[in-house]
Amino acid sequence: MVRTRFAPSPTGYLHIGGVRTALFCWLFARGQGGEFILRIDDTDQQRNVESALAPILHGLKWLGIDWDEGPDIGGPYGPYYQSQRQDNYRAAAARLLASGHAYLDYATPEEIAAEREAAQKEKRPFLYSRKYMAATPEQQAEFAGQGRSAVVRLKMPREGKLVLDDLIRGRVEFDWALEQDHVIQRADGSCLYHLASVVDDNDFEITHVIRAEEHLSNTPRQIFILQALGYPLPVYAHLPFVAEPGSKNKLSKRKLDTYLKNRDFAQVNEHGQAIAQALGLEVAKETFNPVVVDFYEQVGYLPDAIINYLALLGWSLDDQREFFTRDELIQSFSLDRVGKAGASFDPKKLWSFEDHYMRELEPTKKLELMLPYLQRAGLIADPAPAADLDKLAQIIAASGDRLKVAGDILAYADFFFAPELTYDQDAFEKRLRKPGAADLLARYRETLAALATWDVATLEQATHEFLNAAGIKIGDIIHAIRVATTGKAVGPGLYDCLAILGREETLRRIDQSLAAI
RNA sequence: GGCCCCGUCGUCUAGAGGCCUAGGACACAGCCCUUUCACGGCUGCGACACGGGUUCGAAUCCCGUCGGGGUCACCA
Repeated sequence: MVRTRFAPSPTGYLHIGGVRTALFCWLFARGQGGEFILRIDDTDQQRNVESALAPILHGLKWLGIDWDEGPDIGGPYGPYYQSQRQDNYRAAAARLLASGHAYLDYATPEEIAAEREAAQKEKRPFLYSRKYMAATPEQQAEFAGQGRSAVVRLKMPREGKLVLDDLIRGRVEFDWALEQDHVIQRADGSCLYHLASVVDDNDFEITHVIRAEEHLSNTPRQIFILQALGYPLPVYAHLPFVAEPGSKNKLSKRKLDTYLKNRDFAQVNEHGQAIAQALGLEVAKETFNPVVVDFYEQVGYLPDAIINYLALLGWSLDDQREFFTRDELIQSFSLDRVGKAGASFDPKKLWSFEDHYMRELEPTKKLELMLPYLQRAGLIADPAPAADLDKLAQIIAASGDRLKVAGDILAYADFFFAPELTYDQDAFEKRLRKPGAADLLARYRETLAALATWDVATLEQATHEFLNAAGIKIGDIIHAIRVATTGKAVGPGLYDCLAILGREETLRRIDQSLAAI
Protein backbone atom coordinates (compact mmCIF):
# COMPACT_ATOMS: atom_id res chain seq x y z
CA MET A 1 0.00 0.00 0.00
CA VAL A 2 1.43 3.32 -1.09
CA ARG A 3 1.30 6.00 1.59
CA THR A 4 2.43 9.57 1.00
CA ARG A 5 2.29 12.56 3.26
CA PHE A 6 2.24 16.30 3.14
CA ALA A 7 3.71 17.87 6.25
CA PRO A 8 3.01 21.57 6.47
CA SER A 9 4.10 23.63 9.41
CA PRO A 10 1.38 25.92 10.72
CA THR A 11 2.30 29.22 9.17
CA GLY A 12 -1.13 30.72 8.84
CA TYR A 13 -1.46 30.55 5.08
CA LEU A 14 -1.24 28.09 2.23
CA HIS A 15 1.49 28.88 -0.24
CA ILE A 16 1.14 28.11 -3.93
CA GLY A 17 4.40 26.13 -3.88
CA GLY A 18 3.25 24.11 -0.91
CA VAL A 19 0.04 23.21 -2.66
CA ARG A 20 1.94 22.00 -5.66
CA THR A 21 3.90 19.63 -3.43
CA ALA A 22 0.72 18.48 -1.71
CA LEU A 23 -0.93 17.99 -5.07
CA PHE A 24 1.83 15.76 -6.39
CA CYS A 25 1.78 13.67 -3.21
CA TRP A 26 -1.97 13.38 -3.45
CA LEU A 27 -2.03 12.62 -7.15
CA PHE A 28 0.56 9.92 -6.75
CA ALA A 29 -1.18 8.29 -3.80
CA ARG A 30 -4.58 8.38 -5.49
CA GLY A 31 -3.19 7.06 -8.73
CA GLN A 32 -1.63 4.12 -6.92
CA GLY A 33 -4.74 3.38 -4.93
CA GLY A 34 -2.80 4.46 -1.87
CA GLU A 35 -3.35 6.80 1.02
CA PHE A 36 -2.53 10.42 1.53
CA ILE A 37 -1.71 11.61 5.03
CA LEU A 38 -1.51 15.05 6.53
CA ARG A 39 0.93 15.57 9.35
CA ILE A 40 1.60 18.82 11.09
CA ASP A 41 5.20 19.80 11.57
CA ASP A 42 4.87 21.92 14.65
CA THR A 43 7.91 20.76 16.60
CA ASP A 44 8.76 24.39 17.03
CA GLN A 45 5.72 24.75 19.24
CA GLN A 46 4.21 28.01 18.30
CA ARG A 47 1.36 29.37 20.31
CA ASN A 48 -1.71 29.29 18.11
CA VAL A 49 -1.16 26.16 16.11
CA GLU A 50 -4.88 25.71 15.59
CA SER A 51 -5.51 29.12 14.12
CA ALA A 52 -2.34 28.99 12.04
CA LEU A 53 -3.36 25.61 10.70
CA ALA A 54 -6.97 26.35 9.84
CA PRO A 55 -6.26 28.32 6.64
CA ILE A 56 -4.01 25.54 5.39
CA LEU A 57 -6.56 22.79 5.91
CA HIS A 58 -9.25 25.01 4.49
CA GLY A 59 -7.22 25.77 1.40
CA LEU A 60 -6.52 22.13 0.69
CA LYS A 61 -10.16 21.25 1.12
CA TRP A 62 -11.23 24.06 -1.12
CA LEU A 63 -8.96 22.69 -3.84
CA GLY A 64 -10.38 19.23 -3.35
CA ILE A 65 -7.16 17.70 -2.08
CA ASP A 66 -8.50 15.35 0.56
CA TRP A 67 -6.58 13.29 3.07
CA ASP A 68 -7.21 9.88 4.59
CA GLU A 69 -5.61 10.65 7.91
CA GLY A 70 -4.79 13.95 9.48
CA PRO A 71 -5.07 16.32 12.39
CA ASP A 72 -8.79 17.02 12.04
CA ILE A 73 -10.01 13.52 11.21
CA GLY A 74 -7.47 11.44 13.09
CA GLY A 75 -6.53 7.96 11.95
CA PRO A 76 -4.94 4.76 13.15
CA TYR A 77 -1.48 6.26 13.44
CA GLY A 78 -2.38 9.45 15.29
CA PRO A 79 -1.86 11.92 16.74
CA TYR A 80 -0.92 13.84 13.63
CA TYR A 81 0.75 16.74 15.36
CA GLN A 82 4.46 16.40 15.93
CA SER A 83 4.17 18.40 19.10
CA GLN A 84 2.12 15.54 20.51
CA ARG A 85 4.58 12.85 19.54
CA GLN A 86 7.64 14.03 21.40
CA ASP A 87 7.79 10.86 23.49
CA ASN A 88 8.42 8.81 20.37
CA TYR A 89 11.24 11.09 19.35
CA ARG A 90 12.81 11.00 22.78
CA ALA A 91 12.70 7.23 22.76
CA ALA A 92 14.37 7.21 19.37
CA ALA A 93 17.04 9.63 20.55
CA ALA A 94 17.69 7.39 23.54
CA ARG A 95 18.08 4.38 21.27
CA LEU A 96 20.48 6.28 19.05
CA LEU A 97 22.46 7.24 22.10
CA ALA A 98 22.54 3.68 23.38
CA SER A 99 23.66 2.26 20.08
CA GLY A 100 26.41 4.82 19.69
CA HIS A 101 24.87 6.52 16.66
CA ALA A 102 24.49 9.68 18.68
CA TYR A 103 26.29 11.24 21.58
CA LEU A 104 25.82 13.72 24.35
CA ASP A 105 27.55 16.95 23.50
CA TYR A 106 28.33 19.62 26.07
CA ALA A 107 29.66 22.32 23.77
CA THR A 108 27.99 25.70 23.92
CA PRO A 109 26.56 27.22 20.75
CA GLU A 110 29.32 29.80 20.94
CA GLU A 111 32.03 27.16 20.96
CA ILE A 112 30.52 25.48 17.94
CA ALA A 113 30.25 28.78 16.15
CA ALA A 114 33.89 29.54 16.90
CA GLU A 115 34.98 26.25 15.38
CA ARG A 116 32.86 26.90 12.36
CA GLU A 117 34.38 30.31 11.86
CA ALA A 118 37.89 28.97 12.24
CA ALA A 119 37.21 26.38 9.59
CA GLN A 120 35.80 29.00 7.32
CA LYS A 121 38.86 31.16 7.78
CA GLU A 122 41.12 28.28 6.85
CA LYS A 123 38.85 27.48 3.94
CA ARG A 124 38.30 23.91 4.95
CA PRO A 125 34.95 22.23 5.40
CA PHE A 126 33.72 22.48 8.94
CA LEU A 127 33.51 19.36 11.02
CA TYR A 128 32.91 19.52 14.74
CA SER A 129 35.94 18.43 16.76
CA ARG A 130 33.70 16.49 19.18
CA LYS A 131 35.69 18.14 21.89
CA TYR A 132 32.80 18.10 24.32
CA MET A 133 31.48 14.74 23.33
CA ALA A 134 30.84 12.82 26.52
CA ALA A 135 31.39 9.15 25.90
CA THR A 136 31.56 8.09 29.53
CA PRO A 137 29.65 8.89 32.73
CA GLU A 138 32.84 10.41 34.09
CA GLN A 139 33.07 12.88 31.23
CA GLN A 140 29.42 13.72 31.61
CA ALA A 141 29.92 14.47 35.26
CA GLU A 142 32.96 16.55 34.47
CA PHE A 143 31.27 18.70 31.83
CA ALA A 144 28.14 19.01 33.88
CA GLY A 145 30.32 20.13 36.77
CA GLN A 146 31.46 23.01 34.60
CA GLY A 147 27.87 24.12 34.43
CA ARG A 148 27.38 22.85 30.91
CA SER A 149 24.26 21.20 29.59
CA ALA A 150 24.06 18.55 26.92
CA VAL A 151 22.35 18.25 23.57
CA VAL A 152 22.16 15.03 21.61
CA ARG A 153 24.13 15.00 18.38
CA LEU A 154 24.23 12.52 15.59
CA LYS A 155 27.58 10.78 15.33
CA MET A 156 27.91 10.84 11.60
CA PRO A 157 30.26 8.52 9.73
CA ARG A 158 33.45 10.22 8.63
CA GLU A 159 34.19 8.08 5.64
CA GLY A 160 32.44 6.49 2.74
CA LYS A 161 29.59 7.63 0.54
CA LEU A 162 25.85 7.56 0.60
CA VAL A 163 24.18 6.66 -2.65
CA LEU A 164 20.63 7.82 -2.94
CA ASP A 165 18.33 6.63 -5.70
CA ASP A 166 15.86 9.42 -6.12
CA LEU A 167 12.83 8.78 -8.27
CA ILE A 168 13.18 12.14 -9.95
CA ARG A 169 16.87 12.98 -9.61
CA GLY A 170 18.24 9.55 -10.27
CA ARG A 171 21.42 8.53 -8.48
CA VAL A 172 22.83 11.15 -6.14
CA GLU A 173 25.98 10.66 -4.11
CA PHE A 174 27.00 12.32 -0.88
CA ASP A 175 30.24 12.16 1.05
CA TRP A 176 29.55 11.07 4.61
CA ALA A 177 32.58 12.99 5.82
CA LEU A 178 30.91 16.24 4.83
CA GLU A 179 27.79 15.66 6.89
CA GLN A 180 27.55 17.49 10.18
CA ASP A 181 26.85 16.02 13.57
CA HIS A 182 23.42 17.57 13.69
CA VAL A 183 21.63 18.18 16.93
CA ILE A 184 18.55 16.01 17.24
CA GLN A 185 17.55 16.84 20.78
CA ARG A 186 17.92 20.03 22.75
CA ALA A 187 19.13 20.28 26.31
CA ASP A 188 15.55 20.71 27.47
CA GLY A 189 14.66 17.37 25.95
CA SER A 190 12.71 18.68 22.98
CA CYS A 191 13.50 17.01 19.70
CA LEU A 192 14.28 18.61 16.37
CA TYR A 193 12.73 18.31 12.99
CA HIS A 194 14.96 15.77 11.27
CA LEU A 195 14.57 13.20 13.99
CA ALA A 196 10.87 13.83 14.27
CA SER A 197 10.30 13.69 10.57
CA VAL A 198 12.04 10.40 10.12
CA VAL A 199 10.50 8.74 13.15
CA ASP A 200 7.04 9.82 12.04
CA ASP A 201 7.52 8.70 8.48
CA ASN A 202 8.41 5.29 9.81
CA ASP A 203 5.59 5.19 12.34
CA PHE A 204 3.09 6.31 9.71
CA GLU A 205 4.43 3.73 7.31
CA ILE A 206 5.11 6.31 4.65
CA THR A 207 6.34 4.50 1.56
CA HIS A 208 7.12 7.48 -0.66
CA VAL A 209 8.63 10.67 0.58
CA ILE A 210 7.69 13.23 -2.05
CA ARG A 211 8.86 16.69 -1.14
CA ALA A 212 10.56 19.79 -2.48
CA GLU A 213 14.12 19.80 -3.69
CA GLU A 214 15.29 21.88 -0.74
CA HIS A 215 15.21 18.68 1.31
CA LEU A 216 17.56 16.81 -0.98
CA SER A 217 20.64 17.76 0.99
CA ASN A 218 18.89 16.85 4.24
CA THR A 219 18.35 13.33 3.06
CA PRO A 220 21.71 11.81 4.04
CA ARG A 221 21.27 12.65 7.69
CA GLN A 222 17.72 11.35 7.61
CA ILE A 223 18.83 8.12 6.03
CA PHE A 224 21.53 7.83 8.63
CA ILE A 225 18.92 8.02 11.38
CA LEU A 226 16.65 5.57 9.61
CA GLN A 227 19.42 3.05 9.21
CA ALA A 228 20.69 3.51 12.75
CA LEU A 229 17.21 2.80 14.03
CA GLY A 230 16.93 -0.22 11.79
CA TYR A 231 13.98 1.17 9.88
CA PRO A 232 13.24 0.48 6.23
CA LEU A 233 13.98 3.31 3.82
CA PRO A 234 11.13 4.98 1.98
CA VAL A 235 11.40 5.80 -1.70
CA TYR A 236 12.45 9.41 -2.21
CA ALA A 237 11.28 11.80 -4.88
CA HIS A 238 12.54 15.36 -4.74
CA LEU A 239 10.41 17.77 -6.66
CA PRO A 240 11.84 20.77 -8.46
CA PHE A 241 11.01 24.15 -7.02
CA VAL A 242 8.17 26.35 -7.91
CA ALA A 243 10.08 29.49 -8.79
CA GLU A 244 9.20 33.14 -8.89
CA PRO A 245 7.51 34.61 -11.94
CA GLY A 246 10.15 35.15 -14.56
CA SER A 247 13.02 33.85 -12.46
CA LYS A 248 14.51 30.67 -11.08
CA ASN A 249 14.51 31.68 -7.44
CA LYS A 250 12.37 29.68 -5.11
CA LEU A 251 8.97 31.25 -4.75
CA SER A 252 8.65 32.85 -1.37
CA LYS A 253 6.09 35.00 0.31
CA ARG A 254 8.84 37.22 1.58
CA LYS A 255 9.67 38.76 -1.74
CA LEU A 256 6.22 39.98 -2.62
CA ASP A 257 7.45 43.45 -3.43
CA THR A 258 9.72 42.07 -6.09
CA TYR A 259 6.92 40.06 -7.68
CA LEU A 260 4.71 43.09 -7.73
CA LYS A 261 7.14 44.62 -10.17
CA ASN A 262 6.45 41.76 -12.55
CA ARG A 263 3.80 42.96 -14.96
CA ASP A 264 1.77 39.76 -15.12
CA PHE A 265 1.88 39.20 -11.42
CA ALA A 266 0.90 42.78 -10.72
CA GLN A 267 -1.99 42.59 -13.15
CA VAL A 268 -3.44 39.47 -11.58
CA ASN A 269 -2.90 40.98 -8.19
CA GLU A 270 -4.64 44.24 -8.99
CA HIS A 271 -7.59 42.46 -10.47
CA GLY A 272 -7.96 40.51 -7.24
CA GLN A 273 -7.51 43.55 -5.06
CA ALA A 274 -10.26 45.35 -6.94
CA ILE A 275 -12.65 42.51 -6.28
CA ALA A 276 -11.70 42.40 -2.63
CA GLN A 277 -12.36 46.08 -2.42
CA ALA A 278 -15.73 45.78 -4.12
CA LEU A 279 -16.57 43.14 -1.53
CA GLY A 280 -15.45 45.39 1.25
CA LEU A 281 -12.87 42.85 2.39
CA GLU A 282 -10.17 44.04 4.69
CA VAL A 283 -7.07 42.47 3.25
CA ALA A 284 -3.39 42.78 3.99
CA LYS A 285 -1.13 42.47 0.99
CA GLU A 286 1.05 40.01 2.88
CA THR A 287 -1.72 37.47 3.13
CA PHE A 288 -3.80 38.42 0.14
CA ASN A 289 -1.84 38.13 -3.07
CA PRO A 290 -1.28 35.62 -5.86
CA VAL A 291 1.27 33.61 -3.86
CA VAL A 292 -1.35 32.68 -1.31
CA VAL A 293 -4.10 30.21 -2.13
CA ASP A 294 -6.71 32.10 -0.16
CA PHE A 295 -6.42 34.94 -2.67
CA TYR A 296 -7.83 32.71 -5.39
CA GLU A 297 -10.67 31.48 -3.27
CA GLN A 298 -11.73 34.98 -2.26
CA VAL A 299 -11.54 36.32 -5.76
CA GLY A 300 -13.51 33.38 -7.10
CA TYR A 301 -11.17 31.24 -9.14
CA LEU A 302 -12.21 27.69 -9.91
CA PRO A 303 -10.33 24.99 -8.01
CA ASP A 304 -10.21 22.83 -11.13
CA ALA A 305 -8.34 25.53 -12.99
CA ILE A 306 -5.77 25.90 -10.25
CA ILE A 307 -5.29 22.17 -9.91
CA ASN A 308 -4.88 21.73 -13.63
CA TYR A 309 -2.40 24.56 -13.87
CA LEU A 310 -0.39 23.42 -10.87
CA ALA A 311 -0.23 19.86 -12.12
CA LEU A 312 1.49 21.13 -15.23
CA LEU A 313 4.00 23.06 -13.20
CA GLY A 314 6.76 20.52 -13.29
CA TRP A 315 4.83 17.66 -14.78
CA SER A 316 3.58 16.93 -18.26
CA LEU A 317 2.08 13.94 -19.94
CA ASP A 318 3.17 14.58 -23.49
CA ASP A 319 3.35 17.35 -26.03
CA GLN A 320 -0.36 17.84 -26.54
CA ARG A 321 -2.53 17.30 -23.49
CA GLU A 322 -3.12 20.46 -21.54
CA PHE A 323 -6.50 20.05 -19.98
CA PHE A 324 -7.14 17.30 -17.49
CA THR A 325 -10.04 16.56 -15.24
CA ARG A 326 -9.14 15.45 -11.77
CA ASP A 327 -9.69 11.82 -12.63
CA GLU A 328 -7.57 12.12 -15.72
CA LEU A 329 -4.86 13.71 -13.67
CA ILE A 330 -4.97 10.88 -11.16
CA GLN A 331 -4.94 8.35 -13.98
CA SER A 332 -2.06 9.86 -15.89
CA PHE A 333 0.15 11.34 -13.23
CA SER A 334 3.48 9.66 -12.69
CA LEU A 335 6.66 10.66 -10.95
CA ASP A 336 8.85 9.75 -13.88
CA ARG A 337 7.18 12.45 -15.96
CA VAL A 338 8.14 15.10 -13.44
CA GLY A 339 10.86 17.40 -14.71
CA LYS A 340 14.07 18.17 -12.89
CA ALA A 341 14.39 21.87 -13.54
CA GLY A 342 12.62 24.45 -11.45
CA ALA A 343 9.39 25.76 -12.93
CA SER A 344 8.42 29.34 -12.48
CA PHE A 345 4.98 30.34 -11.48
CA ASP A 346 3.21 32.19 -14.26
CA PRO A 347 0.05 33.94 -13.04
CA LYS A 348 -1.02 34.67 -16.60
CA LYS A 349 -1.00 31.05 -17.57
CA LEU A 350 -3.03 30.20 -14.51
CA TRP A 351 -5.40 32.90 -15.68
CA SER A 352 -5.75 31.24 -19.04
CA PHE A 353 -6.72 27.96 -17.38
CA GLU A 354 -9.22 29.84 -15.30
CA ASP A 355 -10.61 31.35 -18.47
CA HIS A 356 -10.96 27.92 -19.99
CA TYR A 357 -12.72 26.34 -17.05
CA MET A 358 -15.04 29.25 -16.42
CA ARG A 359 -16.07 29.15 -20.03
CA GLU A 360 -17.03 25.52 -19.71
CA LEU A 361 -18.98 25.96 -16.52
CA GLU A 362 -22.73 25.36 -16.66
CA PRO A 363 -24.76 28.57 -16.39
CA THR A 364 -26.50 27.31 -13.26
CA LYS A 365 -23.16 26.59 -11.64
CA LYS A 366 -21.96 30.04 -12.53
CA LEU A 367 -25.00 31.55 -10.93
CA GLU A 368 -24.52 29.49 -7.82
CA LEU A 369 -20.93 30.65 -7.63
CA MET A 370 -21.53 34.29 -8.35
CA LEU A 371 -24.66 34.99 -6.37
CA PRO A 372 -22.82 35.08 -3.03
CA TYR A 373 -20.56 37.81 -4.32
CA LEU A 374 -23.49 40.08 -5.04
CA GLN A 375 -25.01 39.22 -1.71
CA ARG A 376 -21.83 39.97 0.15
CA ALA A 377 -21.62 43.29 -1.65
CA GLY A 378 -25.14 44.01 -0.46
CA LEU A 379 -26.61 44.16 -3.95
CA ILE A 380 -28.91 41.17 -3.60
CA ALA A 381 -30.71 40.09 -0.46
CA ASP A 382 -30.11 36.75 1.20
CA PRO A 383 -32.13 34.69 0.51
CA ALA A 384 -32.33 36.04 -2.99
CA PRO A 385 -35.72 37.10 -4.40
CA ALA A 386 -36.76 35.07 -7.43
CA ALA A 387 -36.79 38.17 -9.59
CA ASP A 388 -33.17 38.92 -8.76
CA LEU A 389 -32.17 35.37 -9.49
CA ASP A 390 -33.84 35.57 -12.84
CA LYS A 391 -32.19 38.87 -13.59
CA LEU A 392 -28.80 37.53 -12.55
CA ALA A 393 -29.15 34.56 -14.85
CA GLN A 394 -29.81 36.94 -17.70
CA ILE A 395 -26.82 39.07 -16.79
CA ILE A 396 -24.54 36.07 -16.64
CA ALA A 397 -25.75 34.90 -20.03
CA ALA A 398 -25.31 38.38 -21.49
CA SER A 399 -21.84 38.72 -20.04
CA GLY A 400 -20.65 35.56 -21.69
CA ASP A 401 -16.91 35.04 -21.66
CA ARG A 402 -16.25 38.34 -19.96
CA LEU A 403 -16.61 36.77 -16.55
CA LYS A 404 -13.29 35.11 -15.81
CA VAL A 405 -13.57 34.63 -12.09
CA ALA A 406 -16.68 34.58 -9.95
CA GLY A 407 -15.83 37.95 -8.45
CA ASP A 408 -16.00 39.56 -11.88
CA ILE A 409 -19.75 39.49 -11.58
CA LEU A 410 -19.49 42.52 -9.33
CA ALA A 411 -18.21 44.72 -12.11
CA TYR A 412 -20.68 43.38 -14.65
CA ALA A 413 -23.82 43.29 -12.55
CA ASP A 414 -23.60 45.95 -9.89
CA PHE A 415 -25.37 48.61 -11.94
CA PHE A 416 -28.35 46.36 -12.50
CA PHE A 417 -28.95 46.01 -8.79
CA ALA A 418 -27.65 49.19 -7.25
CA PRO A 419 -30.50 51.53 -6.33
CA GLU A 420 -28.66 54.54 -7.67
CA LEU A 421 -26.60 54.90 -10.80
CA THR A 422 -23.00 55.88 -10.23
CA TYR A 423 -21.02 57.19 -13.15
CA ASP A 424 -17.54 56.48 -14.26
CA GLN A 425 -16.47 60.11 -14.30
CA ASP A 426 -14.15 59.88 -17.27
CA ALA A 427 -16.77 58.10 -19.31
CA PHE A 428 -19.41 60.59 -18.28
CA GLU A 429 -17.30 63.51 -19.46
CA LYS A 430 -16.24 61.88 -22.65
CA ARG A 431 -19.52 60.40 -23.78
CA LEU A 432 -22.28 62.47 -22.28
CA ARG A 433 -20.76 65.92 -22.11
CA LYS A 434 -19.79 65.57 -25.73
CA PRO A 435 -21.46 68.28 -27.84
CA GLY A 436 -24.69 67.02 -29.30
CA ALA A 437 -24.80 63.90 -27.17
CA ALA A 438 -27.61 65.08 -24.95
CA ASP A 439 -29.77 66.04 -27.89
CA LEU A 440 -29.27 62.70 -29.64
CA LEU A 441 -29.90 60.85 -26.42
CA ALA A 442 -33.14 62.72 -25.84
CA ARG A 443 -34.39 61.82 -29.31
CA TYR A 444 -33.32 58.22 -28.87
CA ARG A 445 -35.26 58.13 -25.64
CA GLU A 446 -38.45 58.92 -27.51
CA THR A 447 -37.77 56.09 -29.92
CA LEU A 448 -37.45 53.70 -27.03
CA ALA A 449 -40.52 55.04 -25.31
CA ALA A 450 -42.58 54.34 -28.41
CA LEU A 451 -41.51 50.71 -28.74
CA ALA A 452 -44.28 48.15 -28.70
CA THR A 453 -42.16 45.32 -27.39
CA TRP A 454 -38.96 45.28 -25.35
CA ASP A 455 -36.42 42.66 -26.23
CA VAL A 456 -32.96 42.47 -27.71
CA ALA A 457 -34.08 41.99 -31.31
CA THR A 458 -36.56 44.85 -31.17
CA LEU A 459 -34.08 47.15 -29.49
CA GLU A 460 -31.44 46.43 -32.04
CA GLN A 461 -33.76 46.97 -34.97
CA ALA A 462 -35.22 50.14 -33.52
CA THR A 463 -31.78 51.52 -32.84
CA HIS A 464 -30.65 50.96 -36.39
CA GLU A 465 -33.78 52.61 -37.73
CA PHE A 466 -33.07 55.52 -35.46
CA LEU A 467 -29.54 55.78 -36.80
CA ASN A 468 -30.74 55.80 -40.36
CA ALA A 469 -33.29 58.47 -39.66
CA ALA A 470 -30.75 60.61 -37.84
CA GLY A 471 -28.10 60.04 -40.45
CA ILE A 472 -25.47 58.96 -37.93
CA LYS A 473 -23.36 55.92 -37.28
CA ILE A 474 -23.76 53.68 -34.29
CA GLY A 475 -20.47 54.76 -32.81
CA ASP A 476 -21.86 58.27 -32.54
CA ILE A 477 -24.39 57.39 -29.92
CA ILE A 478 -23.93 53.94 -28.50
CA HIS A 479 -21.37 55.02 -25.94
CA ALA A 480 -23.60 57.75 -24.68
CA ILE A 481 -26.45 55.29 -24.28
CA ARG A 482 -24.25 52.89 -22.39
CA VAL A 483 -22.96 55.47 -19.97
CA ALA A 484 -26.39 56.97 -19.51
CA THR A 485 -27.95 53.63 -18.59
CA THR A 486 -25.14 51.73 -16.88
CA GLY A 487 -22.78 54.48 -15.76
CA LYS A 488 -19.86 52.58 -17.24
CA ALA A 489 -17.74 52.53 -20.33
CA VAL A 490 -17.71 48.76 -20.57
CA GLY A 491 -20.15 45.99 -19.88
CA PRO A 492 -22.23 43.28 -21.51
CA GLY A 493 -23.73 43.89 -24.93
CA LEU A 494 -25.72 47.10 -24.91
CA TYR A 495 -29.02 45.67 -26.15
CA ASP A 496 -28.74 42.99 -23.53
CA CYS A 497 -28.25 45.64 -20.90
CA LEU A 498 -31.31 47.58 -21.98
CA ALA A 499 -33.40 44.45 -22.27
CA ILE A 500 -32.50 43.34 -18.76
CA LEU A 501 -32.98 46.81 -17.34
CA GLY A 502 -36.49 46.96 -18.76
CA ARG A 503 -38.22 49.85 -20.41
CA GLU A 504 -39.21 51.73 -17.32
CA GLU A 505 -35.80 51.63 -15.70
CA THR A 506 -33.99 52.40 -18.94
CA LEU A 507 -36.08 55.50 -19.54
CA ARG A 508 -35.71 56.55 -15.93
CA ARG A 509 -31.95 56.32 -16.13
CA ILE A 510 -31.76 58.19 -19.41
CA ASP A 511 -33.88 60.97 -17.93
CA GLN A 512 -31.70 61.09 -14.87
CA SER A 513 -28.56 61.25 -16.97
CA LEU A 514 -30.01 63.91 -19.20
CA ALA A 515 -30.70 65.95 -16.11
CA ALA A 516 -27.17 65.41 -14.85
CA ILE A 517 -25.55 66.67 -18.01
C1' G B 1 33.13 29.37 -0.12
C1' G B 2 32.13 23.57 0.48
C1' C B 3 28.51 20.08 -1.02
C1' C B 4 24.22 18.89 -4.01
C1' C B 5 20.79 19.81 -8.01
C1' C B 6 19.58 22.01 -12.60
C1' G B 7 20.34 24.37 -17.81
C1' U B 8 15.24 23.71 -25.09
C1' C B 9 11.42 30.18 -27.18
C1' G B 10 9.93 35.68 -22.03
C1' U B 11 7.07 31.38 -19.26
C1' C B 12 5.22 25.98 -18.91
C1' U B 13 6.95 22.21 -21.85
C1' A B 14 7.52 18.00 -26.18
C1' G B 15 11.97 15.83 -27.51
C1' A B 16 15.20 9.35 -24.55
C1' G B 17 21.19 9.70 -31.92
C1' G B 18 18.59 10.42 -37.78
C1' C B 19 10.93 11.69 -37.66
C1' C B 20 13.93 18.60 -35.66
C1' U B 21 15.41 23.89 -41.39
C1' A B 22 13.18 21.76 -32.94
C1' G B 23 6.51 20.78 -32.05
C1' G B 24 2.50 22.66 -28.68
C1' A B 25 0.43 26.03 -24.93
C1' C B 26 0.54 30.86 -22.34
C1' A B 27 2.38 35.67 -23.01
C1' C B 28 3.67 39.41 -26.57
C1' A B 29 3.13 42.20 -31.54
C1' G B 30 0.31 43.11 -35.99
C1' C B 31 -4.06 42.47 -38.97
C1' C B 32 -9.31 41.01 -39.42
C1' C B 33 -14.16 40.82 -36.98
C1' U B 34 -16.67 44.29 -33.69
C1' U B 35 -21.27 49.26 -30.23
C1' U B 36 -17.46 49.01 -25.37
C1' C B 37 -15.10 45.04 -23.14
C1' A B 38 -14.21 40.07 -23.92
C1' C B 39 -14.28 36.25 -27.47
C1' G B 40 -12.98 34.40 -32.19
C1' G B 41 -9.88 34.08 -36.91
C1' C B 42 -5.15 34.83 -39.34
C1' U B 43 -0.01 36.16 -39.27
C1' G B 44 4.37 37.16 -36.82
C1' C B 45 8.22 37.29 -32.98
C1' G B 46 10.83 33.63 -30.40
C1' A B 47 15.00 28.54 -27.71
C1' C B 48 18.59 23.57 -27.90
C1' A B 49 24.06 28.29 -22.42
C1' C B 50 29.18 27.74 -24.49
C1' G B 51 33.47 24.78 -25.97
C1' G B 52 35.51 20.21 -26.92
C1' G B 53 34.90 15.17 -27.98
C1' U B 54 32.20 10.14 -29.51
C1' U B 55 29.46 9.15 -34.17
C1' C B 56 28.28 8.72 -41.07
C1' G B 57 24.91 11.80 -38.05
C1' A B 58 23.81 15.07 -31.36
C1' A B 59 19.00 19.21 -28.41
C1' U B 60 19.58 14.04 -27.33
C1' C B 61 25.85 10.26 -25.14
C1' C B 62 30.85 11.83 -22.57
C1' C B 63 34.15 15.73 -20.61
C1' G B 64 35.05 20.70 -19.43
C1' U B 65 33.52 25.79 -18.87
C1' C B 66 29.92 29.20 -17.78
C1' G B 67 25.29 30.33 -15.76
C1' G B 68 21.20 29.60 -12.34
C1' G B 69 19.25 27.47 -7.95
C1' G B 70 19.28 24.88 -3.23
C1' U B 71 21.68 23.73 1.24
C1' C B 72 25.27 24.18 4.91
C1' A B 73 20.81 26.12 12.55
C1' C B 74 20.06 23.84 19.51
C1' C B 75 14.13 26.53 11.99
C1' A B 76 10.82 23.50 9.53
